[in-house]
Amino acid sequence: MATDTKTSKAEDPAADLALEDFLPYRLNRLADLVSRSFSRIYRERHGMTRPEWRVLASLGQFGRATASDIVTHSSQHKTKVSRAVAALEKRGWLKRESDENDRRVEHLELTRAGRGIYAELAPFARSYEAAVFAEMGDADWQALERGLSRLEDCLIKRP
Amino acid sequence: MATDTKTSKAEDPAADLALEDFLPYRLNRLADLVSRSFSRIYRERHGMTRPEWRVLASLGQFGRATASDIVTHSSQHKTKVSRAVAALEKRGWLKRESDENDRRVEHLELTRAGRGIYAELAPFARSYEAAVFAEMGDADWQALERGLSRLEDCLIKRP
DNA sequence: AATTTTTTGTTGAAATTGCAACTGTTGAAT
DNA sequence: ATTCAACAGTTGCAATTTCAACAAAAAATT
Repeated sequence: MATDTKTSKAEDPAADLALEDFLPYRLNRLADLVSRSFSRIYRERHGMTRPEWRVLASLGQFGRATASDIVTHSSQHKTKVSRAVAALEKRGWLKRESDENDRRVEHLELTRAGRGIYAELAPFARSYEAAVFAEMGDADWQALERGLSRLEDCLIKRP
Repeated sequence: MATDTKTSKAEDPAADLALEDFLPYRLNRLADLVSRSFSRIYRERHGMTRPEWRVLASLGQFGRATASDIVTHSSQHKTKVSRAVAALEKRGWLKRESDENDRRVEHLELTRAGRGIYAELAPFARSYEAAVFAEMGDADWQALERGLSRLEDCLIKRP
């Protein structure tokens, strides 16, 4: 890596931008690292994709929800949700029920098998977080929580 | 082991897992939000992709580097870097120079035009961060910095 | 020196994604 | 009541990403 050969900051006035310190890059990189490490669990055990995991987790959490609910709650594009729902249904982990009053809407629910998978995976999710927490230590974890929460608030208001 | 065999509601079995509080989900979501908002700048102004932006930023920062250097520095798969480099070269923003001693290696550098684009974009990157900082406030920003840094340290050790 | 292994970087093909267009349904406005 | 807009969800298609295989060159092994 070139340090200060011929291209110095004097010559290149735009260069106090270090990619490794840039917030969007850091967040993307961390999200990637964390995902890669956690997604192994549901991918290797059940060949699940991330969209599928999120739908499963949403339904595990809520019990019953529409695709739109899941779009909102899981922050995924509706096509992702649509395809993930179809995939989970195909495996018999999810069932649909048409709404009586509004025939556009389908209520989604995990089947018994689906709940089984969720019950299997959820503890891994918690223990994954517990491991990170243990590794980081309480103070740094709380700093992270605080920073992320505040950033979430800020970004929702001005996207 | 299991508490009881009823398996009635979805809240029963494993469900104090709230997706919205789960670290991998939060990081991915924030990374997405932040990226979406910042990437508009290079996407709309120059039709650039994120891999291309990262290569440009790496070269803007280092002046001269090999593709491998950029893979490491920008945390991107080598195929992404390879294609991003080809795209930037095609637009005349980047030039390659073969290494004399090792003919596998190519040293990459921005052209004058490429440096121009970088000089145009880098201030946006900084002002984007400044805006987030201003919105969050100093204390929360520092908490975020601390949390992210610590998490980076932890995740590199245990992937 | 000849072989094997590693490294650098590229490419083809399959899988994933995102956008826009679409169907079918409900609600609102005229 | 009829038209028009809005909404829930799906699908086709193009762009992107990923994976594995590849070529070429250098390093390591024999």
